[in-house]
Amino acid sequence: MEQQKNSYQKIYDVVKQIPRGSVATYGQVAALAGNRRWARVVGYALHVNPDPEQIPCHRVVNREGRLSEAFAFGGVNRQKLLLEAEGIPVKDDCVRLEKYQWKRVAP
DNA sequence: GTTGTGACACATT
DNA sequence: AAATGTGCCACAA
Repeated sequence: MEQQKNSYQKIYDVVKQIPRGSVATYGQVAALAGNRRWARVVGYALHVNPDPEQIPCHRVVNREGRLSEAFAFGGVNRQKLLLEAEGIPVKDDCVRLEKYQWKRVAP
């Protein structure tokens, strides 16, 4: 009875699918979750982040490839370290989306 | 039950 | 070209 299909579940599912060494945008996750307008809900979903160990919020960035100032793990600083640990160079809290934005695996 | 806000994105001016 | 306003959904008071 997985009646727990609250919208967040879908968002979490998508975020959990982000492979290591890649990042995705809120709009991207929202679009994969069902609707691109969910971008805001995605941010809120990560804000509650019930499973930070399974939901790599640090791999989710905004459209500019920049991180939010309200990071949940302990600060944007933490996120920079995590992304660099994944192999994603972060410049001034910005990542090179053209190179690291997660691309939906070819269908 | 209604109003306001929010880790965004896009369209329009 | 940049800046602003709007739209969407869900949750809190």
